[in-house]
Amino acid sequence: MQDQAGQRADEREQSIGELTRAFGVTARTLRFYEERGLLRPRRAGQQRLYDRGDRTRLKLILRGRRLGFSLHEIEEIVSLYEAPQGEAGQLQRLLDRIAERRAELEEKRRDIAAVLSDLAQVEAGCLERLRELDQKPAAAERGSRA
Amino acid sequence: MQDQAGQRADEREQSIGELTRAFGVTARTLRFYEERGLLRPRRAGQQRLYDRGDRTRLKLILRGRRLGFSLHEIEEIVSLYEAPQGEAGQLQRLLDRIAERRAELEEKRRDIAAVLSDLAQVEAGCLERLRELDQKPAAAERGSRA
DNA sequence: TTTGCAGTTTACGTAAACGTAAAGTAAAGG
DNA sequence: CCTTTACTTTACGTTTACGTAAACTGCAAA
Repeated sequence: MQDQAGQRADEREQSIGELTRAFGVTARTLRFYEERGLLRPRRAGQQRLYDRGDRTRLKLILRGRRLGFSLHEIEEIVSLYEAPQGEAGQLQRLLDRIAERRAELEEKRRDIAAVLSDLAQVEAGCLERLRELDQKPAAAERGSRA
Repeated sequence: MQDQAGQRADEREQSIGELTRAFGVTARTLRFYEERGLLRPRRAGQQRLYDRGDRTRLKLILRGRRLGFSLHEIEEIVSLYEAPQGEAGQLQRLLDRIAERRAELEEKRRDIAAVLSDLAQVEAGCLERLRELDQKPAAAERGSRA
């Protein structure tokens, strides 16, 4: 699987249009993220060219977005991935921030578990109710209940 | 554990101020949710009184908010909990919507797992780097280790 | 050459989710 | 009676995360 330049597709740089189709976002969104400093695609003249690294970052951004983080928070989170240098104090502060983020994520995880559990209950109720309706062959639309 | 009215605290109706302290939201937020139809506290004259049901709803709302759902989506989700009636067609549509929500939640869960895993990697890198720094007693910084 | 597409910048517009200020009411305490 | 405290409504302001329109550029096909 090679593209017209003899490169693997995931090594190729892509135009903004390709990115929008690949990720389901608008070009406006990608330019906005760049304006915010979240993305820094290479330029070929005026055109933006997104490489694999840019796509990875975008994936991270969209992940954060789905989880309800603000772009500012996403910026912080993504920056964690790219700053594992520095002296001891820096590293310690980084570890602290990782711990905070982890705590948030675990709260979200508990929230998800709770909602899923609630939904499962509602679903069970629905199914049971459906079985009941199945028993009585449904006395038409209007006076269903005797 | 009884309050001044001889009722268990979680059966008591609470004022808006109590709610703000209990849930860490502002009164403005509670009134806004009411305006949006997400809450319907009882009234004693002008004052709002929130019962256990209202507090449960609020808990659900805040859960959805933490997960990044819009108030509109939260409205839909919460409405799922309170509509397990109706005839077969209704129930089927309800089940479909539950399935959709579940799919979203599971995507979020995967997102969380991915971010947690990434953070764990960064953390591991940090810790290793810290151990390295610990080995060389740090010529820089000068007063670092006793 | 012209048409048309894909991309660009600039800039104003907008929906969501509240914040915040203004002005009024109701009950409790000194 | 006055003040404080808690609450109320009304209404305009603010931030975030883009949408959308206008006007321009560069290249490729007709």
